[in-house]
Amino acid sequence: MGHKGEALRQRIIVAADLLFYQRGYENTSFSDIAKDVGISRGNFYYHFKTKDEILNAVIDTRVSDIEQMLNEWGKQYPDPRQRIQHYIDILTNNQENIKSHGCPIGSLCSELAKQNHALQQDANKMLTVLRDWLTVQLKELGLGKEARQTAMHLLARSQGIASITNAFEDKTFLQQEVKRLKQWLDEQIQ
Amino acid sequence: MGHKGEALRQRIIVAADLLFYQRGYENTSFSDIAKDVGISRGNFYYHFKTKDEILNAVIDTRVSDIEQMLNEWGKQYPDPRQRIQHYIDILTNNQENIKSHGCPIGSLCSELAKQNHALQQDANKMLTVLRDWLTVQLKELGLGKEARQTAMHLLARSQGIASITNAFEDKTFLQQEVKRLKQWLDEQIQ
DNA sequence: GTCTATATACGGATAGAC
DNA sequence: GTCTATCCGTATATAGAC
Repeated sequence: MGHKGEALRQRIIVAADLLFYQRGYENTSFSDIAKDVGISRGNFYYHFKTKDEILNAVIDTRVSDIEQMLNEWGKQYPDPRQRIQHYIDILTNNQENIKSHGCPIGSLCSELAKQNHALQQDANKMLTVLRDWLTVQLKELGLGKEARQTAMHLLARSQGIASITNAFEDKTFLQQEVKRLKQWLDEQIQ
Repeated sequence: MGHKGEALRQRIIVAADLLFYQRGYENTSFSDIAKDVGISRGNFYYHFKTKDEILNAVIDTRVSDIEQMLNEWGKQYPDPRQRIQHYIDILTNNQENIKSHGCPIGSLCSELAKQNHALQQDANKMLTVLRDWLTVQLKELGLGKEARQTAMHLLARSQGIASITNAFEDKTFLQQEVKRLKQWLDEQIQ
């Protein structure tokens, strides 16, 4: 494994990740990324041969970031209820970004879906990882086979909140909905 | 007002509307639209000078279509509860399209938001028309100043359902969520 | 490894013939 | 009004010098 090259590769992924989130995938050019990283377009192609290749790297990074986060929560919080509350809190913690750019997961998935992009299924993994984790937490809280459906309901609620917050640029709405969602969660598991 | 020209203009709008929904706005080219309508690209520019101009026309059409639909419901159904149920039924009635392309309103709004597009606010009007109409219906059902917030909650729920149905290509999920949403509606207004 | 220069394709938009 | 031909900018991607 190279060393200087690996570091640069990482910097490219981080820059691309942010730009894909802020402007969308199709709307981000190699020049945009290269400019942010401070390298030439030519150099760029040494590290990633195609645009799909860097999208793939970005998705992989996001998926493992999510997995790592969920893993941390598993160690830190003994109560599944607490863990799910932390999942909901992602909305509050990122309200400024959500207001400006929507949900990084949902917006990428829907963009790729619309283009019938080859990596759509890979992007969906960001969602399925969360769905499966939520399902496990809900089962630990006593839910039966309806746990998975409830997990998807939670996913959908989060996506809807992010979409409307973004469209209306309304953080107050996000805060109200988070409160409502937590209330709903309490009702599910008593 | 011309006659033959007006008809063609309409055909262009209908074709563009569909393509923007299926592929997204940026991802749809003049060639795509012209090909679907069966005219040359040059002719296209006789009717619409810029791409934004046709987007504007598509948005206007969609907004007045929505307004007309809500108006119809107002005449047809005396009970506001029934009207809101019809709003929810949009999801079921369009489940095949939603599965394949998401929500035509939400996906356009989020695409334009991501591009900081000049017409983002115009596109948002599709949402605000629905929000304001839902607010009126809820007020008629006895809700006070929380009606508007509840209307936005309904909007967000719908958007979330469409997003997840699209990502997972899962119509069963849509049907389950519609049931859940109607149940929730009943609880709000007893 | 990183650069500059360039090939190639495509999209929006215009000019002008019919 | 509708067409063909063309301009121009930009994007992905490659070649090759350093």
